[in-house]
Amino acid sequence: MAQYSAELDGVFVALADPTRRAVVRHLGRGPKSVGDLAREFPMALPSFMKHVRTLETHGLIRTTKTGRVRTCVLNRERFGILDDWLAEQRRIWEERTDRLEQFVTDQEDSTP
Amino acid sequence: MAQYSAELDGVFVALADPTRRAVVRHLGRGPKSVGDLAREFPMALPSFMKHVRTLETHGLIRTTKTGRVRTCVLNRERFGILDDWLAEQRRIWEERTDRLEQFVTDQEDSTP
DNA sequence: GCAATACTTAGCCATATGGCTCAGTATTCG
DNA sequence: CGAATACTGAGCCATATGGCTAAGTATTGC
Repeated sequence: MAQYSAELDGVFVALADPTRRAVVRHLGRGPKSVGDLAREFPMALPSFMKHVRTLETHGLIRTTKTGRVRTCVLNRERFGILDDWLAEQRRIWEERTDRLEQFVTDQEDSTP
Repeated sequence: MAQYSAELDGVFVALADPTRRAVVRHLGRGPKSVGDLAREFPMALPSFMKHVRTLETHGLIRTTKTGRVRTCVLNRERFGILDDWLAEQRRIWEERTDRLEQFVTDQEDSTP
């Protein structure tokens, strides 16, 4: 369970940058070419491409090249790893809450 | 809506490190002192403290010092910012799906 | 075919990050 | 009081990150 560590790392790192989160948001509305995406950001194309590559290598988007145009598509499924991680943390929190409740109940039982 | 950017940044950055995620996991089971936490990790205390500070400054944990011991507690509410962000992305995806469905419906209507 | 377009590669640079040690400071315990 | 404990602060260091320019490659359109 959760030997995701390396994958989670990549996903969090990829999303820990405002430019890359903005790309994710844009691609949420549909596929776009690198050029179209890049036009929205105040940086040179090679700099922007690094972000695209980061998102791709960590599985958050997929890209394909047709002719001279590279098209980016969001990989929605990948975001599930975040849900999973959050769910796991909450499961841990629950367990603790349960133990606390058990403790309180035990106290009540043993203090007449 | 989502002028969270700076806050989200901090939260993602804070969680994009395996050590810090491990601390989060530990604290999910209950509060712990810095020393107790540190013992679980193969690094010097000052190095570890940086991680604690990072988690604290980005709101994921809270710490208090009593005597010479600093105790860390998870700030569960803070994780909601991740749910919010995920929900917003999915809302965007939904909108797109809706537009696509509309498009298909329109096609069917206009091609008898 | 030649110019414009759309990346791509290479390499530089400044700053940030995550680790370290060494030397404090503040509490607690015998 | 003096030693042990639990951080804390300062500063060093290597590597990673995010930006840049300049030059190259591959497609497309006239």
